[in-house]
Amino acid sequence: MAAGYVSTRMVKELEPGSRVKVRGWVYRHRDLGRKVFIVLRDADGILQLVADEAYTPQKYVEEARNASIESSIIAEGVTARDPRAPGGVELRLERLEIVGPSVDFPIKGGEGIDYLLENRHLWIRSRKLTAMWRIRQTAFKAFREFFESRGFWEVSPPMLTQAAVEGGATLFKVDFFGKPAYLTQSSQFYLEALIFSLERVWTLAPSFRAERSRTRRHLYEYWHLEAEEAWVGMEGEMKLVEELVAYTTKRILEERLEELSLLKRKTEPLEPALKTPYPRIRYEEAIRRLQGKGVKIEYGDDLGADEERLLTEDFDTPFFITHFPMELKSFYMKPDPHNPREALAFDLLAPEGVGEIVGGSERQDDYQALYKQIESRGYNPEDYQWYLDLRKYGSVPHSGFGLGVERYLMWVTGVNHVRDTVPFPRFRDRIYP
RNA sequence: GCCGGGGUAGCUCAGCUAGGUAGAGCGCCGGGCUGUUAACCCGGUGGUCGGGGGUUCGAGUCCCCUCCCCGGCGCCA
Repeated sequence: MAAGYVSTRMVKELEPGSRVKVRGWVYRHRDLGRKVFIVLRDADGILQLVADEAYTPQKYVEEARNASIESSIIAEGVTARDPRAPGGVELRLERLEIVGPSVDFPIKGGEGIDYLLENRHLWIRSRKLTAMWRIRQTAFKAFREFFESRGFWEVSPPMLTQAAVEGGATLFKVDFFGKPAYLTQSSQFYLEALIFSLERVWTLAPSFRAERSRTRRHLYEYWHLEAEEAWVGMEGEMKLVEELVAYTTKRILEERLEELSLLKRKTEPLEPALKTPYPRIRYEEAIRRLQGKGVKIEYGDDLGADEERLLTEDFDTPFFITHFPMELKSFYMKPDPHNPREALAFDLLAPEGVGEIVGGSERQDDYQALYKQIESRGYNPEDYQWYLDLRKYGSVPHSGFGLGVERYLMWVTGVNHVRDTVPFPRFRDRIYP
């Protein structure tokens, strides 16, 4: 643009007395009569604009008076340092134009969660949610950087699929030209198919679960970071997972301190997570620890949300739980050769009560064994034909994992609900907006 | 699917346990104000009490049915 617009962030770096043009939305509006204060919001932050009869033409003082909350405006003026302005710098207006008026913006502060969710399309303009989208983007970028540096190939598995990865989970059904099809709940099987050529693959894609979960950790549509690698066992996969989490967290601490502070997230609790390895405990030990805390639980019981929360009290970093009883885990996981009752499976739990953010395992790579594991769960091996084929033609030891992006962000940012880590959360029967 | 809480003004809520035909704060509108930080001060506007049925002289309030939302559990990432 010829004259050039300056972002609210850049304005603060200019010499006082600079004449600049800015544009954005009215975040706060305070009319004192012969003086009007506007706080302008743009993608980078906020800046106070002042219309004063002393230096602003009357016409533009009027315009400033009419620039109601969330109107989009273009303004021109001279920068000035002033300790009374938020951020210490303000723009003294010489011109102001309302581009798109906003009459009676529905969000004024003090609204309840239901109303805000009904107005999510407007609520996402808030500074806190904006900070979240910026942190989220940095996480996405760090995931790519990490896998790139480890020689992984990013691949694009389908979202429309024929069958479930795990028999129990509920799928969203769609009509595929008369044939039943489902929205994917995990790309794992497709990633497994791709390792036979690319060896190390990963993807970042939505997964869909039609389970009617009503908790702060569940979305019906969530972003799933999944990776799969040939020639790697459970231990190697856990190493990859902890390094991924440590790296991504480090990048967020490097680049998004301002946003974390806007979300009132203290960074100290995140510091320990930058160092690997993370602690590992076996399922068996988790049970013993819980019994030591007075929980009525025995070997063979699943770990519920309360149990996970209790275990996270013992650690100040994410930590692994490994070697779950086979019957608690999925059919495609490989039993431990030293103790076939237990699976070579791991969960990574985030501290501060957040709980499970990653689930992974070494996969069953033997055709006959996998066939039997499918049958013993009561599933039909015919439904898994192509998946079984992978073990028939050049099978290879391999492992993989899935990370719930929103749950990870929930921990890093300290928000207490996954819905606030994604712009338009799909949960609890809510589909609008 | 289960347990708990809740639908009263545009928003947040009080009123319900002792039935008598609706209230506050904020917003909004108008006026005032030359440094505001969710500005402040004065005045005004505002509701078929989620929907349906019942009891009653009379129901926001009691009873039954139903819809919706929130918090939690299970399931999982």
